[in-house]
Parts: sequence; C-alpha cells; structure tokens
Amino acid sequence: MAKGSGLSIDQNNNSDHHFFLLHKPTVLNSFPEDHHHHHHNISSSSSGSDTWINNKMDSKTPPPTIQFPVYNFNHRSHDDDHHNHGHRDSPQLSDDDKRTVVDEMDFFANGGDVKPITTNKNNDSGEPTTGLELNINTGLNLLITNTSSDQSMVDDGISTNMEDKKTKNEFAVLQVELDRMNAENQRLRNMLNELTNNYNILQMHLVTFKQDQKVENNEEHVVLEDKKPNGGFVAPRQFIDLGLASANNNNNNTVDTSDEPSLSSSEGRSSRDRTGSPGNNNEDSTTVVFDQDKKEFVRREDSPDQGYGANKVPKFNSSSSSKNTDQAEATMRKARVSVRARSEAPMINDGCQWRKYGQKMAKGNPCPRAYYRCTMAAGCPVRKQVQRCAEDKTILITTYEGNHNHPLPPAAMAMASTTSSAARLLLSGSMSSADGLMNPNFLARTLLPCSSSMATISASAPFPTVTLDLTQTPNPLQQLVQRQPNQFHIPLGPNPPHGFGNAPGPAATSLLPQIFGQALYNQSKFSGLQMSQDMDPAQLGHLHHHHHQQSQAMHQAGQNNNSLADSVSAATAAIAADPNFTAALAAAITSIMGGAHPNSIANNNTNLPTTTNTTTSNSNSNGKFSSELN
DNA sequence: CGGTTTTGACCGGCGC
DNA sequence: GCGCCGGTCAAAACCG
Repeated sequence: MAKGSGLSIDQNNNSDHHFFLLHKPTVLNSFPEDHHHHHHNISSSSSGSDTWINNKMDSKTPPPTIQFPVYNFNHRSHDDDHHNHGHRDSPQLSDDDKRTVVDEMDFFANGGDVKPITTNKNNDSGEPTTGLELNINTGLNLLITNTSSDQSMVDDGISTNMEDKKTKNEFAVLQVELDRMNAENQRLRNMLNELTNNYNILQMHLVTFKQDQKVENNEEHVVLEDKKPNGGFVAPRQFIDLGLASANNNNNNTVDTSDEPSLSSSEGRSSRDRTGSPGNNNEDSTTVVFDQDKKEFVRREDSPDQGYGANKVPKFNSSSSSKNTDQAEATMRKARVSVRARSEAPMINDGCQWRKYGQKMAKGNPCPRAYYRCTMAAGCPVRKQVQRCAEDKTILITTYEGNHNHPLPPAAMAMASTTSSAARLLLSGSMSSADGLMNPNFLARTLLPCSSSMATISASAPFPTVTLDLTQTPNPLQQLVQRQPNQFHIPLGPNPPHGFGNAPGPAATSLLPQIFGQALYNQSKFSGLQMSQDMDPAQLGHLHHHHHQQSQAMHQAGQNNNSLADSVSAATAAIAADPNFTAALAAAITSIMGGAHPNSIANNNTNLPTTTNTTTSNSNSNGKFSSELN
C-alpha cells in the first residue's frame, strides 16, 4: 500500500543523492548498503549482514589482516568524494539501485587531517589515539593465529581423501577465520568506538567549552554573526540549562545503559511499562531551533522556569541513591529524535520491525498519530510515533524514543542508534560543561552547525528532542521558516556558529548532507521520501506547539526529491551512526576549521552492534499504515 | 495459527 | 475536583 501510495521516489533523486554522498564512505558504518531495496529492507539487510563487516573492513584502508569477500560493495574510495553530487559508484544498479548506494556514512573520514573521530575502521590515518590501533592490530593477529589452530581442529578426520580433506580444511579454516575475524572485529570496533568516542567527546567538549566562553563573554548566547544575511536577530533571552543536565550529571556514563528496556521504577511507572510520563519531562523548557530563514539557531524557552523542570523528575524518584541513575535513564528514554521528511509513504523504512499499538487523533492535527513499538526483540523499549504534519501533510514526522536493547540489522542501525545518540547528545552536554549541564547551545553547536538547516534540538517539554528536518534542502542557503517567540538565534550562516565555524560555510554545511545521504541510502525504504519543495513558513509557525514538531519550514531550493529522502535517512543515520554524533560533528567541524576537507572527515560509526541481523523485515512498517495517515 | 492492526477504554499528568 | 490530552493497554478483528 504504502508503496504505491506514494513513494515517489524520483528517479531524479539520483542526482540528489549524490549530493549527499560527497564523501565517500570509507567508513565502516553500521549501515551496510541497503541501497538495493527501497522498500524492502529484508533483502538488503541480509546482504548487509554479510557485507556489513566487510564494509567496515574495506573501508578505506583494509585492515591488515584478512579481507572478507565483499559482496558488491560499491565501494567508493575517497575519490568519490568530491563534491556534491558526488556519484556513487554503483550506477549500474537497478532502479532501486539507482539510488546510489551509500556505502557508509562517513562522518568524518579520516582524511588526512582529521581527526579524532576515527571511525571504526581500522584506519590508521585518522586515529588520534594510538591505543586504538594497537588494539586493532592485536585483535587481528590473534585471530589469525587462532584460526590456524582451528584448522587442525577441523581437519580431523572428516575426509578420507587427502585432497578433499585439505580442501575442506582450508575452507573450514577460512570460515572459522571469517567468523573469528568478524567477532574480533566487532570487539575491536567496540573498543575503538569507546576510545574514539571518549576522545571525540573530550575534544568536542573542549571546543564547545571554548566556544561557550567566547559566547558568554559576548553576552550569553549572543548571536554570533558571521555573515548572517538576515541579520542575526538575537532574542534577548537567557539560556536555560537543559534540565536534563541536572538529571544527568551523574550519568554520563550510564547513558549507554539506556538501552535497557526497563525504565527505572522510579519513574513511577506502574505495571505499565510506559515510557516516561510526560510529567517527567519538564526538565527543560528550552529549545534550540535553527531558523533557516534567519539562518540562525534559535533558542526558545518553553518554560519560563529555569531549573525547575529538571526537578520534576525527582518527584518520581524518591530514593536518592538510585535517583541519579534513574533520572539518567529516564532522560535517555525520553530523549527523542524526530525526523521530518516529506514522504507520501505512510512510514519511512528504518530497518526495524514495528508493531502498531495505538493510534490517536492528536489535538490540532487532523492526521492521526500512530504509535509503534519495536518488535525486533521482546521488551525492546523503543517506540516511535508517526504523524503527518498538520500544515503540510506531505511531511511525515517520525519520532523515535528509546534505545534498542538488541542487536539491529545494519539497515536499522541508523535509526536505532538515533534515539540513543540523541539522548546521549543531550546528556553528554551536561558532562562537558562546567555547569554540569548541557545546554541547548551545546547541542546546537554540535549538531546544528553541521547539519545547520537540518537539525533542531529541542529540549522543550515534555521531551528533549532532536529534530531532523529533512524537508529542507541541505543547502545552507536554504532558509528555515520557523518563528517562535523567545527564540535565541544563533546565526549559522555559512559559517558555523561559535567557533566551529571558521570553516567555510559550504564545507561545513555540505558535510552533513553528505553524511546523511549516505546513511539514507543504506536504509532501503527511505526511497519513499520525497524532497520537500516548499513549506509555507507561516504554516510552520504553528508547529512548535507540538513538541515533536519543531516548526521548521524549509524552502527547498529546487533540490531533488531524493535529497530529501537522503537527508532524512542521512540525518537519522548520522545520529544513529555515531553515538557520539555530536562528537563526530564537533570533530568534523574542527577539522574543517582546520582547513580539512570535508572528505577528510572520518566516520565514527562506532556503535554498530556486534550482531547484524540481516533478517529485518520491514514488512510492517510500510504496510497498511498508509491508509491511516493522511 | 501466530502475528499484526484496529479501536475503545483506561491511566496519569496537567491546566483550569 | 474536573476535564482535557497524550499515551498505552488489550480484546477483537484481520491477515498471510
């Protein structure tokens, strides 16, 4: 149904996709190339599993050790990167394939300079930390050695014939090696990820901190005006620290645990597992929104009370001891990632299996809101809401909440990771800041700068939300239409705000789109997404009432449809791909500032779950739902 | 037959 | 205290 409905996947899109893909993916991403399937991830996923690891390995610098058989990746070398609209390698692909394949998102490919954000890859170049490499190498070696031993194991007497035996042995050995390599790689990857993440986080924080100081000096949250065309109007408002921060202070580390399905009881959840009640959310009322029109980040304060919000959570948390943890978890869970994309399809395919458990008519929106729960694993706390934008029904708003407590298929990684990443981002900010709180600014700086027009972070109640608006073109020039009272604007302009931005605007801005684009491809079903053409800004203005819907209108330059889809997937992928998305961005920005080319950006997809389920079927996701949603 | 969707009811938070 | 609202539950219906 959905398919038919509308997935208008434009052939045209192709060009767009390319746009995003600029940088090629050397990255080992969680996202395998799903590109094959627009609609059906399954196949893709399956392939993905196999390829998944391989890709990682392949990326740029193949690990010293063994190369896995690659299924067809179209692997693009950095060459591809060039500019926008870089092409993907796989032109040959069938129509589905036409979408270029995104090998992987490489946030920040290590291109030479770059930095810190080393992706999973074993890539040496980028690695900031030597330790990482060491680990990797070690692992590989171990694997190899191990395999040899295995051979002997295998050999034992199966085949009568020496040759057969020999052959079998070799084969078995290879398989064993592969298995081990895979396992080892994943472990190593995980290790690397942690290391890189930590590194990145630190780095990012440092940058952010510097930025903040500068900004504060100027006046809190003064609009940095680089070049803003519109004149960065600065709303005189104060920044409020995200309530989250307070809650989170302790927890930074605990964030990872957020995946756990069980929310802290402190939430006061009764028998139901419902995710945090909205009441908890007050944590923060501030929202940072990127106003494309103005090219500024706008900070909005939803609730006047400062500091109060965070405290509401405590009311649920009676016990002090566990309180912190609980709060953190609660916060994590509550953190949401909202993706706005133009799509006629009822749902965007995110690679996960979802079961619809409810539908409600939301006030103020003629379109019903559908509630889905992840069914890939029992007890998975991840939920998502799908609703069309009242003002523009072509825009599909998908909000993800919670973290998966189970391995995800590569195709699903992007989205799956998104929520956790978002939460982490929200939380992480708190870590770095002296305040101990992460403020919207931080997020804005980290995420938004890169994504510029695409991402909005809203701490506004009830849930801190990161909104990825794919409806707009990645082009920085694009204007965002949102207008909200009390918004703090940070001019993104061509130059990233706050320091990130020495980088030439285009470079920085273009960066994300590319990333997103790649990610997008990986997700098979995004195909349904369409590029948004124009949104009426006026309409958008209303959106902010809904917490998920940050009103952002975007005018799309006559970008192609695909770009939208790409952007959506990309956005989610970007976040998802790298848990420390912010870190990655920061690193990227930093690199850019340093004059690094976008290409150089290394991808951090560290989060990839060790297991890859290729089996994911999206059958549900696209299915019937379309009828319901307008 | 098992899993998913539908849909009205229920629950808790919030504002008045 | 009451009503509104968002979110969830769960029985029934539906589907492959």
